Amino acid sequence: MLLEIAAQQFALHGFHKTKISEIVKEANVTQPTFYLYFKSKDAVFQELIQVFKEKLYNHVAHSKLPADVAKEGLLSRIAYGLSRLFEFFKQNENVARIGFVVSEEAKDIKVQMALKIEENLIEEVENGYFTTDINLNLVATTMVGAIEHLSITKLWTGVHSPEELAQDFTSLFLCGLKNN
Amino acid sequence: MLLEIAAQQFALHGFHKTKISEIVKEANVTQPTFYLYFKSKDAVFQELIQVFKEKLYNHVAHSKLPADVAKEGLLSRIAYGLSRLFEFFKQNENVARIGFVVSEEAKDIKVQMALKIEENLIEEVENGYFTTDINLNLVATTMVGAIEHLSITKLWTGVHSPEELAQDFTSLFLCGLKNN
Amino acid sequence: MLLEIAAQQFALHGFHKTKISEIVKEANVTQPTFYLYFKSKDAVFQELIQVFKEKLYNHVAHSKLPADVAKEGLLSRIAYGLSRLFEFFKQNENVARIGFVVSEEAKDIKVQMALKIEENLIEEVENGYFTTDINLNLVATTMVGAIEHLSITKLWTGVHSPEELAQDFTSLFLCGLKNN
Amino acid sequence: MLLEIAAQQFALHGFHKTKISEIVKEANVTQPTFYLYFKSKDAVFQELIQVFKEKLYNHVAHSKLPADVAKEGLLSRIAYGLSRLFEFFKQNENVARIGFVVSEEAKDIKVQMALKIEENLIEEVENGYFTTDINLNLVATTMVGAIEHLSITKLWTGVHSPEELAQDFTSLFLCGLKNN
DNA sequence: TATGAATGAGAGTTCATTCAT
DNA sequence: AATGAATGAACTCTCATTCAT
Repeated sequence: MLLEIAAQQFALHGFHKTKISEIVKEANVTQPTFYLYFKSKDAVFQELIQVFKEKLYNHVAHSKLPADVAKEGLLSRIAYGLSRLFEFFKQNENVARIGFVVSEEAKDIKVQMALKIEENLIEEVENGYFTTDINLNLVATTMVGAIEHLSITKLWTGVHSPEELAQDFTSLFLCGLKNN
Repeated sequence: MLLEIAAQQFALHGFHKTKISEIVKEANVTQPTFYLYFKSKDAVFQELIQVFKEKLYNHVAHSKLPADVAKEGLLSRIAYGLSRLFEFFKQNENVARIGFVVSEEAKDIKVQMALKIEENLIEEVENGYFTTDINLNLVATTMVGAIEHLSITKLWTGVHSPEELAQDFTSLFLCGLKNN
Repeated sequence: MLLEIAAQQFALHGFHKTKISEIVKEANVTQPTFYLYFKSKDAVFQELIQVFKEKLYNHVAHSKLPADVAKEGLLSRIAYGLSRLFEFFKQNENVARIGFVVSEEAKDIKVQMALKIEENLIEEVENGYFTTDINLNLVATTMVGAIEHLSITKLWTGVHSPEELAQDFTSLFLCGLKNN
Repeated sequence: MLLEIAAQQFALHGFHKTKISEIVKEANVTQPTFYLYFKSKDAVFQELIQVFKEKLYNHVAHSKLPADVAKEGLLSRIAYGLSRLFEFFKQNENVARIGFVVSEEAKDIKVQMALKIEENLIEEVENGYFTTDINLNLVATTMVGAIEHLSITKLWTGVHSPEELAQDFTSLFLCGLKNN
């Protein structure tokens, strides 16, 4: 409960504007109680980042394509993965905001994600699904920036569903504006 | 001088971790001196956001294409504009970080920029340069997220030049991965 | 405790020269403790004014004349009321100084008291206890000024008792210098 | 000019809320200029108190009764003196406020004035103009309190003229409420 | 009734954190 | 998902005052 409320507050206000006094007030406990369960403000924050990292790790680890999708084209496969990622972000908004947006570690996490995506892209190229002159790390980085900003402005605001986002995102990145 | 140092500090540490005491130490003056020039910490921050907004506005207002570029294809034109934008971000790193990344207003500013880009895209469509089924606001938003993240990870780190970024960015968004 | 010490300090030094640091030193606590109990320096001050206003209101509300006094003449009745007022001021010196002398609101409070006294005087006139050509609001205002100054110079310095003050005050105002 | 503006500000806001920065702004000079002419904030304040004391001393020294008034009764004589005093307060509102109301020295000055009035009263008694059982120092102190408060609430607000105040004040103190 | 530019000293206030129970 | 009461450390901001010109 405390951890959840902390997540909510950090996600909502960021690290500095979040006050322990506010967290405990929302949780209907006193400040010393907070320190029974967490070492410090920094510690909870780190714990929440850790939670996000683990969830993300699990998500990626279990992201095998269903057989039917695997057989379809590249586009379907990517769209499916993205849709699951946006779904994951939606289901875990608070920790995702913390680990992917507001924390200092978000930078590293996004770099890692970009590397992972780059890897996948390279594999696709190696498998002959497409060829390109564009620096694939740049592509991956671009995608990560897009994922973050779309989550903030369209996903977490409820403007678009994970599927819609994944759909348009994928056709945009695969086919470009000129080929739709 | 103070304003510049303030910009640097805010860009580096964000609003809350930036301390007046640090700004004035870097400027070799005492704290009251700060208050000779600015009403409050908030006030400088706002002033810097304003500076960014005005610079950005000017940049956009003066972004006419040179004659030779205007005659070339869509890709050249977009690449040119983007390259100039990244150049602008590079030349104004501190205020850009403040106005585009760390401030609360960054959100609004990015929304505005997305709207502007969307407008341009719509115009290109109307002029028959391309047609697409993808929601153009989503495309614009994606681009803005990409611009932000590329600036942070590739531009301001010196990994890529404005031109390189603009080049790859443009071909990616126009042609997609499959058509390069 | 803190409130009492604050009252003492404000009464002694006025608002501006009173320092939170001094209040807490006298109370043997640290400054943050002060803010556990009060929102701000202004807030305590206002609270003390409020305390005075309420005490004064209660005092007035419960100022019924005892049966034996009620039957006596006008002079006795007024002297009795005044004596009780001076007694009240003596028992509540600190808040009285704050609410009646040093605060900005003191002005209003004295105007109110003058109005109340004027009312009483009018009633006495209507009951035929005396008649006069003098503007009764002026009389009441004069009395209030006298009460304040006598409290400061004679009551709170211990030079005269409430009874002595009430006695002389009453014969002076009722009979004048020439008729004693 | 500076001194006058300082007087105005001190009279208006009291010592602590008056700022040198405000005084010089109103005088259209800079802060160092202020210190060319005065040693410190305290120093100007003291100077203004001194000005008031001297003016008051002069006023008292030159307060001989005109021949025609001198021949009239006690009441006329006192009323005349008071009227001149209120006139003096009205003509010198700012310094009077400072020296008689807001400064710490006001207390002493009022004590002095009470002593002077007491002296006069004693003389009148000795001259057989009236006899009384009331403590004459108390009477004088009462009068001083009344003078102060009437100045603040009725004279400086323009509600009553010096003459009106003197008139009612005198008949009240000489004859009392019951004998009018 | 000189000034532009600066500062020493200190005020009020906040917040993460802990002691004692 | 214990607490009442307190605090260390730090921060922003203000104001009378002065240096150098």
